[in-house]
Formats: sequence, C-alpha cells, structure tokens
Amino acid sequence: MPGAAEYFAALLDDREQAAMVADLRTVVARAPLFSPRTRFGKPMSVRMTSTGRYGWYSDQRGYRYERAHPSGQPWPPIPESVLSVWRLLVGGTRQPDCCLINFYDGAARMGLHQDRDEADFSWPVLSISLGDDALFRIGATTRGGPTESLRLRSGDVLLLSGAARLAFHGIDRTYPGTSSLLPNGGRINLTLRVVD
DNA sequence: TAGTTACA
DNA sequence: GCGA
Repeated sequence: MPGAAEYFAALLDDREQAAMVADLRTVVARAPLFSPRTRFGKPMSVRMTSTGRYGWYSDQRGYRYERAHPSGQPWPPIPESVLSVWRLLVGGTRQPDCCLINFYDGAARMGLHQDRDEADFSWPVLSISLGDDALFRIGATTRGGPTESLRLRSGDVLLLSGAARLAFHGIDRTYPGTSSLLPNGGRINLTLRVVD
C-alpha cells in the first residue's frame, strides 16, 4: 500500500456494521444529507453530513470545517460505535473532532484529493467502509504521481498516517448490489479526523 | 478541482 | 472500465 497506509480488511463483523448503520440512521434524521458545491459551483455527486464538533463543508468560498449543519443546528455527536473503532486503532488520548459521513449512490464518485483542511497532520485519518464495494485509489503526496487501486468492502477500515496522511486519494466507482447491509443499496464511508 | 472527459 |  502506497505511503504506508494501514489497511484492515473486514475489521468490523456483520453485527458491528449493522449496529453502526442503525446509529447513522439516527444521525441522518437529525442532520440530513446534502451535496456540497465545489468552488466552481459544481455539486458533488456524493451526499454527506457530519457528526462531532466540526463538520466538513464546501461551497464557492472553498473547503472548510463548520460548527453547524447548513440547517444551523449543531452536528450530532459521534456515535459510540464509531468512536470505539478510533480508540482501537488510534488510542484514547484524543477524540476525533469530526466524523464525516459520505453516502455514495451507484453513480457517485470522488476525485483524487488530499485531506489538508486540518491543523495537525500528525493525527491520522481513519476511514470506515459500509455497504457496497468501492474502487479506492491512492497515490503520493504530490498530484500526478503513480497511484494504486484497492477494492474496499463493507467492514474494511483504512488508517492514513505518516507519509500516507497527505496522500492523494479518491473513489473511482462503487459496485452496486455487492452488499446487502443497506436495504436500498449504496455505500457509506465514515472519515474520522482531528480538526484542531 | 473532494469535477469532467479522453483514451485504451 | 480504468488510470492519468
């Protein structure tokens, strides 16, 4: 794996995945999914919301973290089922400030990008995959370098730390119908980050 | 380009 | 259907 990203295949069993999805349903009821716009006005194909002290956001002013959902309400707390994965792999010294919830329908994808809107890159980024399989691609810390593709499955966890923390990465496609976790299909990705 | 499209 |  490039940049020494750590990949934990099937870290979460079916029961844990189902419990997490149940928690996320409560979250989305309070903080509905939305499609942010990029700086040049194009809406992202991925729908998202957040939990925690901060939520990731984008509009014509660019990328940033916000303290509240677009509705004006504060983001719901990060579910315990999600925090326990962070404690297992990162430790209990510090809690994540943000859990970004990305929902991919069959057509959604995410271009190659870096996670660089946080203050301290020494904290890792933890990513949890739920639902349909996805083709994930990761490269170097500079754009245009070589990349490597990896098929992510439900229950897989990825930890981007060290050199991989600022690696360019994205989702080229999902594989609809490959998981029965979500009754209506699709893929959920959770991204846990320390923001400040 | 946290987006599209082109090319193999 | 991928990868640049």
